[in-house]
Amino acid sequence: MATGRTHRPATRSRGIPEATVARLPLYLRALTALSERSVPTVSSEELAAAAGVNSAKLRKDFSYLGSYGTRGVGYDVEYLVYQISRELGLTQDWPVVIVGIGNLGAALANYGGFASRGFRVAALIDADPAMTGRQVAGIAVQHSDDLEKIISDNGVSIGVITTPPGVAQQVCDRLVAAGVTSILNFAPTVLSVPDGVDVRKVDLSIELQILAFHEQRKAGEEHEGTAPPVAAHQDSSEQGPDGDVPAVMPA
Amino acid sequence: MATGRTHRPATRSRGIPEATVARLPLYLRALTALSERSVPTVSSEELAAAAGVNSAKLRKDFSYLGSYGTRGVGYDVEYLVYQISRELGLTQDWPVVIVGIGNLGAALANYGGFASRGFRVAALIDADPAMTGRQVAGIAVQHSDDLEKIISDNGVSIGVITTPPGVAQQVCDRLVAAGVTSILNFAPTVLSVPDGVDVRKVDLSIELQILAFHEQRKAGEEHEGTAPPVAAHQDSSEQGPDGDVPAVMPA
DNA sequence: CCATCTTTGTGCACGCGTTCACAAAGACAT
DNA sequence: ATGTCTTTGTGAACGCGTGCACAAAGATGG
Ligand SMILES: NC(=O)c1ccc[n+]([C@@H]2O[C@H](COP(=O)([O-])OP(=O)(O)OC[C@H]3O[C@@H](n4cnc5c(N)ncnc54)[C@H](O)[C@@H]3O)[C@@H](O)[C@H]2O)c1
Ligand SMILES: NC(=O)c1ccc[n+]([C@@H]2O[C@H](COP(=O)([O-])OP(=O)(O)OC[C@H]3O[C@@H](n4cnc5c(N)ncnc54)[C@H](O)[C@@H]3O)[C@@H](O)[C@H]2O)c1
Repeated sequence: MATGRTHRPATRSRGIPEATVARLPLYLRALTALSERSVPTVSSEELAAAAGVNSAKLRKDFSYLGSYGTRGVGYDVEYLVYQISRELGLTQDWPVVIVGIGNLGAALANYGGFASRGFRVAALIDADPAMTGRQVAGIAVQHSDDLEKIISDNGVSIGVITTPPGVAQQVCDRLVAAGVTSILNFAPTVLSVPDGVDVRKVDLSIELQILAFHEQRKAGEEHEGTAPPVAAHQDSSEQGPDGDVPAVMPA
Repeated sequence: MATGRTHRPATRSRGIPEATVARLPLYLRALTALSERSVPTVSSEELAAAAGVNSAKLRKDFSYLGSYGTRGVGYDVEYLVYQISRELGLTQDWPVVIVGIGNLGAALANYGGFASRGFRVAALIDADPAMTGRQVAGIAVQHSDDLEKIISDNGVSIGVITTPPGVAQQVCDRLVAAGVTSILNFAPTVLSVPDGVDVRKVDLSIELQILAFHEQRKAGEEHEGTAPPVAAHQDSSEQGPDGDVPAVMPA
């Protein structure tokens, strides 16, 4: 999800598989909703349905955290909320900086869902002098010249990059040099970071292209009825690599 | 990535693994950059580095599309751009609607990266009467009463949901009923959709929580030096399920 | 035309993640 | 106390994705 060799073998940390870690926030969200409705306990089946996963998977996920359920009854909602929160590190406060306060950066800054889970927007940073001092979401935008000082003064370890792609790598480098060890990147760029730094990316364009692929596939199948799955509409391996190809062939 | 049982066994479509499909846009982006620099050919090693993946993986990915490389030389950039574009369905135009034109929806509407790859914002839809008729990114916002008509008039098959979570499911239902078969969901909700509809979600909060988990783990390890990976700081299975637990125990 | 050298395409093995299926645990009623 | 019934926790099997390592392909130079 990151760069050339950013991702270590990943989360073999305390034995919790990465796939499980990625689902814990999902469970936590469902549990929080139950908690707000004062539901005392929940079965793996019910909770799995709420989180949109398989109940066996959910039970196995929870088994990595310990034996927090009661057979014949289910899981205590409040207790599980606490355990997952602690496991994810949400019982402490995480100051976050957003770099690049344009359309997207401003939207993120305004997003209430941030603060709700231990994340606090510690600073907004932009390179544009015209932005400096402007209030966005009640926070004054600071100039990127002060990036290093802002990071260290606030003890920031998580940075969000919403700059144009061309400067994302250099912004990333400065963040890392200043002490940031986790980066959430919205710019469509492959970031290189040293070992020990985690990068996750959110790439709207990629998501849409994946949807387009499936969409095209659905449209193709529809035309062919229940025809053989191979060779629907124009297929590369069927009517040969050339035929309707505008581009130049290698040889 | 979607709901209870949204995801079919997935992309065993024409034999292209889902994991490969998810990487094709990455390759395409790197190839487009090379193309703009008029680089004629590229080796798997170079391209893999640019895309941030393993070269063997890249070659295997391309092998699913066909034999488009030339041994001893590499891949023809233009040709590969075309082949991947075609495979992803980007040679055709995909009209997209965005529902919920608030902070995030407006940012997406303003995003130029949309149009660059065959995606065209066909309409912006919001339930707030005060928004109706307002221009966002040069497009007039339409009222959600007309959602069904907008979808069918424009032949939209891809919808983006950026409404508050509480109404996301009902917006989703209306989109699907109107003919949308692919949804990109930004609301932190588990969407239920019938078979044949693809849902992908982008969840900022989850990404941050995953980063927080790793961040906490790094901080813990640092304190313990090269201590046994088990039982770092406060470990659930070590000092027992209770001890410092504020919540109520199940039994 | 032949030799050499580069780079692809893929067979194979391995590890992770998912799912099934069931024994054990415990609640609850009698 | 004992039996029944519900639900957890997990062993085991399976399938997918990854990466190694190498044979084959073909370009290039003599
Ligand atoms: N807007 C979207 O919906 C959207 C969607 C997907 C991806 N993205 C990506 O997110 C990023 C931001 O998009 P946007 O629409 O907000 O762009 P934008 O142009 O509105 O904002 C970019 C901001 O970054 C600032 N900036 C430029 N260089 C900087 C630097 N060196 N240090 C600090 N700040 C700097 C600019 O002053 C500007 O305010 C882009 O990479 C874009 O590709 C945006
Ligand atoms: N802003 C962010 O950075 C951010 C980040 C992550 C997730 N999200 C999620 O994205 C969604 C939108 O966030 P936002 O900050 O833009 O919220 P917002 O309140 O600014 O915008 C929501 C918009 O949806 C419209 N809306 C409400 N009900 C509607 C309906 N039934 N049909 C059509 N439109 C309707 C509202 O009128 C409003 O314009 C939320 O679910 C939020 O949790 C936002």
